[in-house]
Amino acid sequence: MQDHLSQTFAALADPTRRAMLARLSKGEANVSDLAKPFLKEMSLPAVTKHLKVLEKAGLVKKSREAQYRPCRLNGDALKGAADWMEQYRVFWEESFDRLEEYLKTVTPKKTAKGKSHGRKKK
Amino acid sequence: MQDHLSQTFAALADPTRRAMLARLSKGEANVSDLAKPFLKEMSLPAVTKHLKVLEKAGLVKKSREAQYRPCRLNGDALKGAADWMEQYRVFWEESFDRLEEYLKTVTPKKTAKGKSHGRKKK
DNA sequence: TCTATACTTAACTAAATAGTTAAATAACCG
DNA sequence: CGGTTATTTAACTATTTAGTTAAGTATAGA
Repeated sequence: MQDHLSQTFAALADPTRRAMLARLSKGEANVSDLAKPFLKEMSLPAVTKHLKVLEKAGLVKKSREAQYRPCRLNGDALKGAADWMEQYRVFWEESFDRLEEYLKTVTPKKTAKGKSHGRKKK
Repeated sequence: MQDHLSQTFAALADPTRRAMLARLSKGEANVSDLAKPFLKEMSLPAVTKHLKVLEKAGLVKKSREAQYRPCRLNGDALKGAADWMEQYRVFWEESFDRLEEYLKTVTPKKTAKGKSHGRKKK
């Protein structure tokens, strides 16, 4: 998944990771703080792995403080993804224009049904 | 990957799929049109699969027109993701305030180095 | 009807993801 | 030093994802 943008979106495609970012948006937190809300659902190493995904995507920066690893959000890493989304904004904000446009071009299309497909066992 | 938001981000986490959306942002296109730029890198069924991921995420709507399947972008499906990102906007637009804040709290932290970790072969 | 075009599905495989448990490192603290 | 807390890593497994090829359906048109 080579490219940066894909890495960012992939990192965001998980509710646990998004929740961790939400927590970090309220301030720095170390690993066990971040893990606490999820320890009923998953182990600590699982949380470490999620954190690593966020780190590799640049979304989280980890530092060292004795045996703790304070983490903070790196908002800059979201900019690329936000910029990408931005170019599509017109496609969900066109509500009025779209309705207008739609009313001009009410061109219904046909429909059909399908049966079975594919191939037999090798 | 149950939730809608995760599904959206996961669908966006692939350059081929993003390129297909970019193409559709310029207008309706059928499957072979969409596939054309990728047929040197992958097969047509591979493209169909990518398209299905986009469809399941609601980002693309497919219709029927004789043997063709005209696809169009459904921008609305990006709104959820865009709204989610929006709440983090301050974290990449804070440049000035952040610098100001930073200059007030120059509190350097310690660092250290690590060796090997983990466990032996079972 | 026969054939070409458009697209999909099935069956399979390889690689990536997400989780696990056990063990290891690291730093503090009595 | 020895134990406790914080965190990571390794090794393993199961599931998902991304691709393949072969074969299927659907429609158009000579």
